[in-house]
Amino acid sequence: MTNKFASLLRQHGFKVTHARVKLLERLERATKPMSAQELHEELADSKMDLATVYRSLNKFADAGLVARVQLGDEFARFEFVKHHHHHHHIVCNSCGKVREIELCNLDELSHDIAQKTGFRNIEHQVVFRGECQDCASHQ
Amino acid sequence: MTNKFASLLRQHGFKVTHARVKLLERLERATKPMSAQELHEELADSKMDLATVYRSLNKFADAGLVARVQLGDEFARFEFVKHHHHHHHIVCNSCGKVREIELCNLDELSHDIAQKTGFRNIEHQVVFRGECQDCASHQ
DNA sequence: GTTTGTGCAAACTGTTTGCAACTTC
DNA sequence: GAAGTTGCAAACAGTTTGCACAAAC
Repeated sequence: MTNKFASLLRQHGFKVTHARVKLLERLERATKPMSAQELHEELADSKMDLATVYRSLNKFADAGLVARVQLGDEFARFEFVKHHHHHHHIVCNSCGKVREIELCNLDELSHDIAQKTGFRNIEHQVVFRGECQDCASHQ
Repeated sequence: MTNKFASLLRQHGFKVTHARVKLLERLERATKPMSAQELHEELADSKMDLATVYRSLNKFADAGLVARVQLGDEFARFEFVKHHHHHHHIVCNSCGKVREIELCNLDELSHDIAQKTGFRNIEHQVVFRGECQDCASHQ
């Protein structure tokens, strides 16, 4: 197997398995962060165990191949780290739809916070929540 | 019982019980959001069940007496809603210490996002994470 | 043939729930 | 005494882990 994902796996010292290639393929196509369960369901054909999904995702996250995202729900979601472009998300409180937000003005603020608090290497996670247009109009 | 918390409970249509008064008392004194488990441990003397803690916190949250906060951990934390002042938190990745951040510049951004996405009633949750001064110096 | 990954079942954590007993009003 | 609250045990969801087998290199 010598596709894009196979070599990505090799580069990171992982063995190239069917399950992992499928996972990366699916994650790369995703337009929103996906949960382990979603991935497991969507890749049901590949008959991989949910434990395998979790194990792979965790390894990918450690290796920096995917990013773990918490959107205030009870579960974690993962997204492929493509261009390393900084972004956040907005979630609809009614239907759960997730959309990417490209805007962010927190860098100066992080700098101020570092000065006031003495914290180092500050990163931030932002989740916007509201009601999406579809849900607002369907009522 | 006619203390501050008893009347707060009555105002919201709750019965005044030992457990609930203790919970509110503790939460009001807190300088950081607390988890159900923390509260349960700290109030061990009162011998209330963990289920009672969860049930009360959920009711309080629904009533707007406390705010549920997710700081990217695997559990929820709760904080007393005092002055309704808008703030966020910074968490130390090493020791887990949580500190309040009073600064926030996301309001204009929320407005832009509303315009671009069509979402309504947008709220935001922000968590900063980094390494606190203590942890940075102890190594 | 060594190392790494997988399936399966069991465990573990945070949280919720059903129910009978008990407070509170 | 009706309504709301509690303790206890059981259930639940998301996630992790131990182990024997299997696949990758």
